[in-house]
Amino acid sequence: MESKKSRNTEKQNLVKRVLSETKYAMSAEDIMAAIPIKINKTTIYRILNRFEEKGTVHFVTGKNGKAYYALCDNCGTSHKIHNHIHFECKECKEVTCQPNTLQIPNLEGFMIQEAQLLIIGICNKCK
Amino acid sequence: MESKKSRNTEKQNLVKRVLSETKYAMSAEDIMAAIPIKINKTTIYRILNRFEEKGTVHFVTGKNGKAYYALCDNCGTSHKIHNHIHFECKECKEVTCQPNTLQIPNLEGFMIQEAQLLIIGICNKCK
DNA sequence: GTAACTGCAAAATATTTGCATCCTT
DNA sequence: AAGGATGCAAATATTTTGCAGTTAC
Repeated sequence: MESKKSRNTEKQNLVKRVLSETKYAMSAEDIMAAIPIKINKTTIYRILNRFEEKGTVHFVTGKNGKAYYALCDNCGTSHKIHNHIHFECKECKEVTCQPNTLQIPNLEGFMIQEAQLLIIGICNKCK
Repeated sequence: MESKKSRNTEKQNLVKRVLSETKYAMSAEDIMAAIPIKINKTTIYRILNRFEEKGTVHFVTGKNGKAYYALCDNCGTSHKIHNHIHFECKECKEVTCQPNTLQIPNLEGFMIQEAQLLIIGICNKCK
């Protein structure tokens, strides 16, 4: 259960930086494209997985099955249950974290650990 | 915009039947396994896509990116916005449509067309 | 007969794994 | 030097596409 200690590398810092500079949730591909130097895509995935385990980022799975990552700091939630709305635009494909939260009800007999609230439509920029 | 007329085939009926007989949302693989005769997986996907366009089924994308289909009749919604909760169990992997609905707020400037509300945890059977 | 449906093989997409190498601590 | 981080190639998994053959109406 003890987490291994992570190291301070340029590539991890770059991933964190592009995520902090971008206002929408990014796919691994988006992140790779936004980084000035070349980082192998396997590395991107491994960095994101590590970040997710540590609670630095969370991700929503889009309707298409692709994962979109966002810094947890950006949405002001530090715990696993991100009960804010994620909006996926059918036009520009952008996935954004919305300020609106939904109250997740108690499901009798179920243990709730995570939430992915995705709303799909046309965003304010494309409308 | 005019929808082409669909035909009455055994395989489409079988897919509809297993979906109606199963109380959880099924992946294409699940459906294939539940059907007594052999249906090609491409055919399953095409049937599901057609059903979705007609509004016969809806699907949720699980955390892993897999699509899980359920008959819209089962959840009592005929329109596109399925604002009921889908629960994905980390243990048994089952995805179920829950009776609880969440009120989706108006997002100023956004046009809402669909919703996928996914909650992840341990279901009542596995707990 | 025509258009919808199906099957098979192959392609496309997204993510993971194995293994060798490199680099932080 | 030990073990975390990275790169490359290959594997996995899910879904889609092209095309030829079949079937419902």
